[in-house]
Amino acid sequence: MPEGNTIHRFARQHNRDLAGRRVKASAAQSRFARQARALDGRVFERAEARGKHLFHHWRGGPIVHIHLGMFGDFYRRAAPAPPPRETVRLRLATRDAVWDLIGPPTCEIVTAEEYAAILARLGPDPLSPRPDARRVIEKLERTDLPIARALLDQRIVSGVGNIYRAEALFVTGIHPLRPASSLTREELERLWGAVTRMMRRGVGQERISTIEAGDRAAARRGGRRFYVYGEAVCLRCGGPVKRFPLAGRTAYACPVDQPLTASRRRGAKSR
DNA sequence: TACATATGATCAT
DNA sequence: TGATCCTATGTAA
Repeated sequence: MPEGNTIHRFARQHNRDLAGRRVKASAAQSRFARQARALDGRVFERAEARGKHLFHHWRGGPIVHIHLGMFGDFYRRAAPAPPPRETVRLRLATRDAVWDLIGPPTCEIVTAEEYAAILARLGPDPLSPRPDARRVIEKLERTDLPIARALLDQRIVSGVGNIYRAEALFVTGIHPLRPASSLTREELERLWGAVTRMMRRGVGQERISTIEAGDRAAARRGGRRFYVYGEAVCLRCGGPVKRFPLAGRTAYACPVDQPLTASRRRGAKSR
């Protein structure tokens, strides 16, 4: 169940294990068997992460587009690995390492044009080398969507998922339901800062924790990895965390540390 | 064994 | 908004 940080970590690991090598490709599931045969024995050029999308570039042209959705995952096994389970969509093997891909809604060979089209509809990725923060902030300023909905819109910013939206909004003190256009420039800049800071840290974490320096001791005492995500009580104030559906997902917020503005409270009664 | 749940996104209505 | 795709895991029964 990956957000952009996990996809970027996989890209690094795949580059380390596979880039520049001739790779044995196979599929335990028939639905990708033909494509796997087309890749088998080719040289794996490089892996590339863009938001939550992963691309494998193969020598000779094929580009494999992978999206892990909710359930997709990669498993690394030391070589030689036992035969793949039936759920393995794609296995990439060298003499030293084996990567199994499980459960992706998307795993397909795309043309250069299709690849370009996918990139074109993605907003800036906080994990790219020099993300265009201004473009994200300007888009947010121009939308009336609740900020928590806008953060999951991959056309605005790519790679943010449910954990980072909850936690970045918390540390910036912004309620998820505030319209993006109601945030000040200063709030948007702090929000972008929190998103990039947390996600960059997340690339190196097997298990995500978003706790920032000043709160580490309290988090350790409580055995906590998050401020509000999936939690019953707020790490800072101890009050109950509110949870509600938003953009098809569960949103989390501390009503004390993330107040709605007065105008918002008057203006909108529901949702 | 069954069921709920999960860090996602798309398409139909 | 709801149905759909995709799988592993933890808990309840």
